Amino acid sequence: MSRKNSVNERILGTASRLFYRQGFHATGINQIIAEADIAIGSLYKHYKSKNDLLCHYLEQQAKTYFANLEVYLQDEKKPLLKILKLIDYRIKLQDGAECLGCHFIKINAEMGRKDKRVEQLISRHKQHQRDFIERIIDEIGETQNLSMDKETLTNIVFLTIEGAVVSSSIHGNTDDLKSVKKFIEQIF
Amino acid sequence: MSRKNSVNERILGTASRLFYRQGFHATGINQIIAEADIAIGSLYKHYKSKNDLLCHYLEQQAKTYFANLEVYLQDEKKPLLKILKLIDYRIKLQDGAECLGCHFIKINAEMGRKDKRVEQLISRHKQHQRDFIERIIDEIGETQNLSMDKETLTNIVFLTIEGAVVSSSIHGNTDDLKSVKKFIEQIF
DNA sequence: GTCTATAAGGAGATAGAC
DNA sequence: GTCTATCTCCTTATAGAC
Repeated sequence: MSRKNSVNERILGTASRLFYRQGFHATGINQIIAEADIAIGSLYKHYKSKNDLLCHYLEQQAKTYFANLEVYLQDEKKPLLKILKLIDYRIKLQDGAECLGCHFIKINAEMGRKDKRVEQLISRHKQHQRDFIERIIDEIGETQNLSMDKETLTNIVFLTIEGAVVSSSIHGNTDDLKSVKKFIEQIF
Repeated sequence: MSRKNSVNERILGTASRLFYRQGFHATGINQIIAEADIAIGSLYKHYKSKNDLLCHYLEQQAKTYFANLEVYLQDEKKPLLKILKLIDYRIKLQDGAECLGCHFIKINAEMGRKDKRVEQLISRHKQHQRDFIERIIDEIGETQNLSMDKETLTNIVFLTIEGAVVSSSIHGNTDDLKSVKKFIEQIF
């Protein structure tokens, strides 16, 4: 990461890239400081441990995810198209990331129940993603009849996307995300 | 793992448990040989590397998954009930594993594209799981009209289950798997 | 199969000088 | 902020004796 960025930006940017591409445990502190081109003392001034760095990485990913999503959807007024565009957003993210999947699902898979703070950051982000879908489905419900109860519909839209992102990371393509899009067009 | 079992059984059994509970990279060779109560020489006589052990772990998990599934479904003749019982099977697996999720999804998340052999074992197992669902949906299609085309239906059943298993591992419960069951009862 | 020794390197983290 | 040195421990893997 370029030296034009602040030290903290370089740490977080490099750590994010390496945690995502190599995994958390497979990424060493030494590699992070080498590629970020910072001193080890600087890292431990900003973060009190590697786990602490992991938490800030997750917090930043959550912020970025929703900030970019809002921009991506800002001109879309029709709720049904919003939900289809949400999937386009996930497709775009995967296409731009070698289909490596969701940051949070990856860390969850690697960390299990080892760290309460990490666990909470992940489950909170996933809840926010689900809430986001629920709000769009609320909007849809205001303009037309829903084919099933709102809660089930929300869960199924959320879960098919989750499954398709995981499948994307396994097979290295976005076919299943496109399949989900087709499915969602049919159930509304 | 008890010394009544063969050395190889003890290695694979212990490695499986530790890879699943702690993750692959967080589990050391030394911990495996200590808990399996075998010598390090024995491990490297059976497996040529830690990566090789990982592959045998995945192969064994794939076999066990389908063998136990066949037993679980053997007395069920009605195809629609088969698909609901498949979800019960996944619920039972998660309940018996502290809701840690799918072995293959976890290893995929941790390994990314680092090992071609691992990659292939994972994508093949996932394809088999999808094929299994497709065959049941074929059977359903013989007795009734399907609400949408077979391919989309297969994908959505597969992907909702995948998503629900991941969600199970994030939130530590099987609520979403139960929600998927409710959903599947509605679309057939 | 067991044991011990060892190679060769990496891990996370701390301390002190500049 | 930088640098280097260091601590303690762990990692995968190999070799040889029993």
